[in-house]
Amino acid sequence: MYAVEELSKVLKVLGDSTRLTMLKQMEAGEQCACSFVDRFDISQPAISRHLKMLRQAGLLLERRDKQWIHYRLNETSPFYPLVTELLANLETVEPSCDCEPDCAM
Amino acid sequence: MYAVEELSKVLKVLGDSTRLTMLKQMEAGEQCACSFVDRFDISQPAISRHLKMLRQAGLLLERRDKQWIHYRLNETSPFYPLVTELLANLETVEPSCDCEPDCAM
DNA sequence: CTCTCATATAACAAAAAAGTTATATAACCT
DNA sequence: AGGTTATATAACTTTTTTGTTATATGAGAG
Repeated sequence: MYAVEELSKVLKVLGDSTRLTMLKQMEAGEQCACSFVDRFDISQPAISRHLKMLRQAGLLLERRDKQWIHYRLNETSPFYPLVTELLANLETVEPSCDCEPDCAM
Repeated sequence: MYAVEELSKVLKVLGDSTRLTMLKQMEAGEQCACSFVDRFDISQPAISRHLKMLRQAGLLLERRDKQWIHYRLNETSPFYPLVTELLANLETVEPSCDCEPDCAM
């Protein structure tokens, strides 16, 4: 059971096509931040801020590996069930992989 | 299956505590617009605009009865299943009924 | 026809969101 | 140490959202 303030805050974070696409991409597993920078037509700092919002909403966990940061869905978030269900009902977005060759995305 | 643009638009509309509370109230059945005006601490035009956003997202249907307009969840919306499930997982908000006595809410 | 009530729309102000460029931080590479 | 790459943060601008007050519309009541 979610409280109104809680849930509306999370839905607001989910209510953005860039962030929703990012999450859809992470549905498949951990994603390197660089893969988002490559995929979207916005600047790297903009990507970084979107990721921060998802992190601050508790939806993501990060893992540093060398100079790369990998993000994944936070399965322990109270909203994880909601997120996964939404993503399951979301059309697949074509994956992109213009990432650096040594980036272990 | 929802498209990203579609779903993110709907989630943005849902991502507001006033609108989410309105929907929760409509979960119980049709609600007179006046009941929202009474319940929330914002002006009548603000309420009207929130309702318009929900309507434009296809989530509501309206019915005019005399001078009152009654809103209800649109069961034929492709997002109706999503909405009902969200509402089912949303804590109840205490109902208010400071409405006009002859308002058939 | 005019008054009142419920609701919607218009015009505008304030606040929040989302983008940009410039710069900082952290890690790797030579 | 100094250069390069990945990511984050700061400062700022533009756009969007949300509210307000004033006004319009539509329906019932006298």
